[in-house]
Amino acid sequence: MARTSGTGSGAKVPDLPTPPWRRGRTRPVRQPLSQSSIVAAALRVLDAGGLDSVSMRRVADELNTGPASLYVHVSSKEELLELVLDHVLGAVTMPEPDPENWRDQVKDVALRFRAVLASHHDLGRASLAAIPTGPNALLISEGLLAIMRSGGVSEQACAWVLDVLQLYISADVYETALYLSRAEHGEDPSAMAQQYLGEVISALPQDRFPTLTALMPHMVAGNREARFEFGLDIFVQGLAATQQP
Amino acid sequence: MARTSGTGSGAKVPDLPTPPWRRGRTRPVRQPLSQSSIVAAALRVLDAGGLDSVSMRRVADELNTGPASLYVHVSSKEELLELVLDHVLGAVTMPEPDPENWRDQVKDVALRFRAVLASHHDLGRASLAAIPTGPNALLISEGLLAIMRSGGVSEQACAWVLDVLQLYISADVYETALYLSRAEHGEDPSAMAQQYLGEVISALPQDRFPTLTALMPHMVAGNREARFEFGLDIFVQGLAATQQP
DNA sequence: ACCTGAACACCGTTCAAGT
DNA sequence: ACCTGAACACCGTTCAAGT
Repeated sequence: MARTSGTGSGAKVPDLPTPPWRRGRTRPVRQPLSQSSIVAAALRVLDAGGLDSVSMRRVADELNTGPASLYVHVSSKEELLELVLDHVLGAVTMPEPDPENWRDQVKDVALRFRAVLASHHDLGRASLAAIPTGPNALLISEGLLAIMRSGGVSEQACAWVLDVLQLYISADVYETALYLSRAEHGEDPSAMAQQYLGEVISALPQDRFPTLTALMPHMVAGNREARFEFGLDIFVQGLAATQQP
Repeated sequence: MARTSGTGSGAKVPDLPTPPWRRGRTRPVRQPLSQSSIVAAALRVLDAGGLDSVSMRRVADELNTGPASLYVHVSSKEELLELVLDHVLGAVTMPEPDPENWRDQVKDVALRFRAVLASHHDLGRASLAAIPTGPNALLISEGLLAIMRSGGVSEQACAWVLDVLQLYISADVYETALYLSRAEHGEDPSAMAQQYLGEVISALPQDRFPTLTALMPHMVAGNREARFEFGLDIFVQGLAATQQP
């Protein structure tokens, strides 16, 4: 299963010199539409302007055509986003399961999963919306299950925890993306969100919110990635507690 | 801080009989617009047709006015949804912290939090999008922090875990809501999603997906709520492991 | 101050007509 | 078979004009 990305210009016939009487009169090259070229165009729009800017019209524009043309290769915007998501997930590679290190391996995959989603602006929002049944998503599921099972996690726990883990990753990226889209261009969005939260808590009456105000310094400590990793630790710790001896 | 819902018809003056020459000529009663009446209307639209059907136009329609009129009391659709969310969260009551039972209390609050969001169709999608800074959301945060701290969870862990927990709850409701919106009216959406997943996994080549195919029976076992509770257990278990003696 | 009609600049999707 | 112009039925938000 070679992964060729499809957008390459593979000519079937070696290039011959064009006869002079045809030169300059050929139509501009328009590769025919295809699912993969549409996915590539959607990814370009996504990376340039975020998920909100991905509309069928904009993607069609990127391909110099109208929105109706996309529906020949893609049944809906929803399907298109699922295809983009799975394409991107191809970048998450899986390690060989090492029973001694299953905890670190799970954490490592989760962190890289998150990083890949986050690297494409706010694709995390699409990730949460999709049931992950694309080929690349399935490879990640297979890999995670193999790692956990090799570590002795019970089969039922492996199966159910997979959902939880994917939910946690997607949700975190989704929220990160939201902060990002709210922040002015150039600011650190999660720092801003934390500053805002700090202001809200400071303004609270201490008698009705004693714990929240007391813990405020801890609430705003650390950056988003540190918090995500903390959640992962809690999670893997709890999972280890279900291990069969 | 009395919580009066605002939609009640509180007349300032006792009702006097209407003089006959005015009877039938009064304009139809139109309470003036207010933030709370708009929130109530939005909630009605939400419960009737789901989050996707909540548009400024539909809400305005519900109030017999045009969309522009809403912007006097609400700055954007986003703010409106945040107000609706916090209004609904008022139904989540908090128990008095019991140090002996902090684990069960956390689980209990999380389950009720989830139930309240789920009971309003797919409001969970809005919950994930909002930074929870409404008054009712803050009361839930305060309550959860108090419970965990009384149980001896470290202050840093309390503060950070709050985010993780809210993320997990919102994400689960969000996904539930998505399945719900995809299912035909009347079907069990999560059962459908699981059946679909089962079909996908069954069709997979066993040599490349050995673990996924082997664990398939466990993947499709249990309903959505059981899975959610399982995740909660893992989570509370992991949190207990960070406890200071 | 509060409300609103009309408009602006968009959406996703369908469909008949073209090549 | 594949593509597309035009249309359908919507959006959120703004703004000048009204009361």
